[in-house]
Amino acid sequence: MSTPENRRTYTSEHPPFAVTVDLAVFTIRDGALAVLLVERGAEPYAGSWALPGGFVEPDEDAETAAWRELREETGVDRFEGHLEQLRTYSAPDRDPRMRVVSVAHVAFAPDLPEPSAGSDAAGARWWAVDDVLPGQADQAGPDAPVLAFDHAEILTDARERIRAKLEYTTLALDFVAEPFTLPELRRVYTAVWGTPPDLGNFRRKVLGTDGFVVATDDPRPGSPGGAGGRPALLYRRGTATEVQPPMLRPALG
Amino acid sequence: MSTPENRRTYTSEHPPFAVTVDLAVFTIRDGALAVLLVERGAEPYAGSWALPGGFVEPDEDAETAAWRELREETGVDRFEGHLEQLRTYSAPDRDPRMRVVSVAHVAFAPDLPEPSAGSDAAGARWWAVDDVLPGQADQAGPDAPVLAFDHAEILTDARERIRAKLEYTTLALDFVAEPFTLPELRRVYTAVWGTPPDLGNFRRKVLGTDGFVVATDDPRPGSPGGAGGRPALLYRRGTATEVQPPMLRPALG
DNA sequence: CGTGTTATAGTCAAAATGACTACAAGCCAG
DNA sequence: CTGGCTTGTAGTCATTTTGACTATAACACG
Repeated sequence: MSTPENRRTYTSEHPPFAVTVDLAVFTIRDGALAVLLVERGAEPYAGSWALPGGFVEPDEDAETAAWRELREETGVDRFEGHLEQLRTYSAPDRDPRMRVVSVAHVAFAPDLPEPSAGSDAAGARWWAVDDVLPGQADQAGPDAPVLAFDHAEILTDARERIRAKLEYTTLALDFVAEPFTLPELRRVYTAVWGTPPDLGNFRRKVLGTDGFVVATDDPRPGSPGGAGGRPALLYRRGTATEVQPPMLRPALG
Repeated sequence: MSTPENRRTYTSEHPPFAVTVDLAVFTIRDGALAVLLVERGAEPYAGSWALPGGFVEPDEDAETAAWRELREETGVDRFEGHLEQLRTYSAPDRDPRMRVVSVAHVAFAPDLPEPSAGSDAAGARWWAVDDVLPGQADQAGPDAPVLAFDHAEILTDARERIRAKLEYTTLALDFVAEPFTLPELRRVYTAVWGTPPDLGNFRRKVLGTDGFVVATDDPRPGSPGGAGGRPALLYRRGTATEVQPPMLRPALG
């Protein structure tokens, strides 16, 4: 949350709130679920890391503000991916400076670049979510960042949202660039869930759900990722958005 | 949304927003899903009907404000039921008077009384949701109320939320008073979904899901609702909150 | 040219579903 | 006090989905 340069004063008859959007922007990097965080320079929480976000402007709704911030923070002009509202966080003391209500959003896309160039925030980078949120028994990473405000809670909720949505929607498609292979798509599930879906059952479900993926005619896959093995067929996104019945994540352990 | 009596003026460096909560409070009345609406006395939308709601106070979070409004509007002191955040509506022009961001909530409970006594709003009453939201082919009721602001959208989203949650949670339990019979519980599904789940399959699912309902030892059910027939057994709520796999609503038609 | 790696195609028992049919137990008329 | 009506409870059964495997195909590399 940056403070606008052009300060001015407003008046109101009602309890005044600042309204912000915060974004949990996800992508897959090195096979792991990654989230974009920005380093805070000013108090409070100077030196901590925070979800990108900012104030909602007078002529915007929250979603528009979220899209704008997303472009500003990632430096990506044409963001191809998904963005949706998560929920609103409104604890009175969540920001010590003033009363701030934040409408949190979740976004994800494939192949987002390192956010150095063109991005708004100075110190912005991708973090493996598992290094930020100590999941289960595994300890937090060595250089685990401290999250500012209630952003750990937001991030936890955001991750659970996408984990759940992977089960009953075709959301995973928004994590891969076209054309893609089924193993690539499966790696999305593996990264988000933290455990891989059964290989055969995964294919059966994806190929058996009408409109989930569309086979391409591309003559051959060219060279795969690098590891030698049978090249996978290429697919494009289908038009289906729901997976019914859902594909359940494997039980933990 | 009522205007506070004790007006005062606030100042802020940021774009000022008023933050409100709106509530879609559901119950089952006469076998149909009903929602609480209040009649607006003042402009804008004077004479229209609106979801109950009000401003979030400086020391409250949205959920606390929602609980407070719920008590005030229904006149029920000890509200036994469920309340959860739905989503936030923030279109810049959603209220012509000023910039208002509303955190909408969904609530439901069994047996809520007619909200005349003790309630905040003067003209408040239950409406059958089907009379408010023209669903499918069926026309709006003869005296269908006009909904103020974007409340038709909120109500539509709220209904879809509870319809979906009935499928994979034990939420329906919050619509019945203990002890209850399985046919009573089934009527909840019928009212919310608009179509009844298959009788036999419904019992199999409810009784087969561990912790959904608990049989009581009550000697006999006494006299049933009134219609002559075999008296049903009585049950209490179990501790389970999820239904896995879900009980899907029947296809429409 | 063989070997390791990765993708693709099955198989099979167990579980859940959806659509029914039969039976039981009160209430109400006559 | 008897017989029918209404409503709840118990099953059946074919079909669909799952979850857990095993086998085969296709390519890269040394």
